[in-house]
Amino acid sequence: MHILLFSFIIEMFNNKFGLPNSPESGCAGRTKFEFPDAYFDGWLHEGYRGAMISGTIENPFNQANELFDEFACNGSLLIPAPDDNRESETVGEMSEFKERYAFKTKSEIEILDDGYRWRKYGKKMVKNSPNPRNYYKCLIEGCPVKKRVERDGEDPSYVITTYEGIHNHQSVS
DNA sequence: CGGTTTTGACCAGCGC
DNA sequence: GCGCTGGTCAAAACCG
Repeated sequence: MHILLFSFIIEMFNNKFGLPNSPESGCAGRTKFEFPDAYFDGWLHEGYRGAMISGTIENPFNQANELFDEFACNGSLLIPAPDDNRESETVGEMSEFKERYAFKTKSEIEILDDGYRWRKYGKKMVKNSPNPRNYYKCLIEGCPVKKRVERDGEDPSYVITTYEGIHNHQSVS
């Protein structure tokens, strides 16, 4: 079922943008798509099909662009946030959603440099995973962006990073 | 000494 | 209301 949906999405996506679905050499396993004003580098996930087809994912992609660059060769994967329920909401009204997107990255380390500085403010064990979830907030004063970092309970070689919000400033290293 | 992390407590939402 | 769960607070510990 998921595989079928997955294929469907890829196909829809290619139909819409007319771009090939082929792994980039040197970065086995990733798939690259290009947008007029952003690009996605990784896997698409079924959870985003509504937003994707309607084009409302544009904003998250714009913001995520640098992150995609950063993670491009680590087997990155864009997935719905673990508690993302936007599928049940009206497609095409992105302003009602909190901007939220997640990466699944194959990595031994969990602190990945994404171009922003963060302060850790919490840590929690979550259900259905033996690994804790860590909570971070962007250090820039007044910036509302938060992120969560946790190891994939099903495959601990992956780190899932969920971003929420839009930075109101440029990235700083 | 100042900024960051750690950690348990606290709180809010939800289902029963 | 009560318990479960996830998110945040904040004081103490940590560390350069």
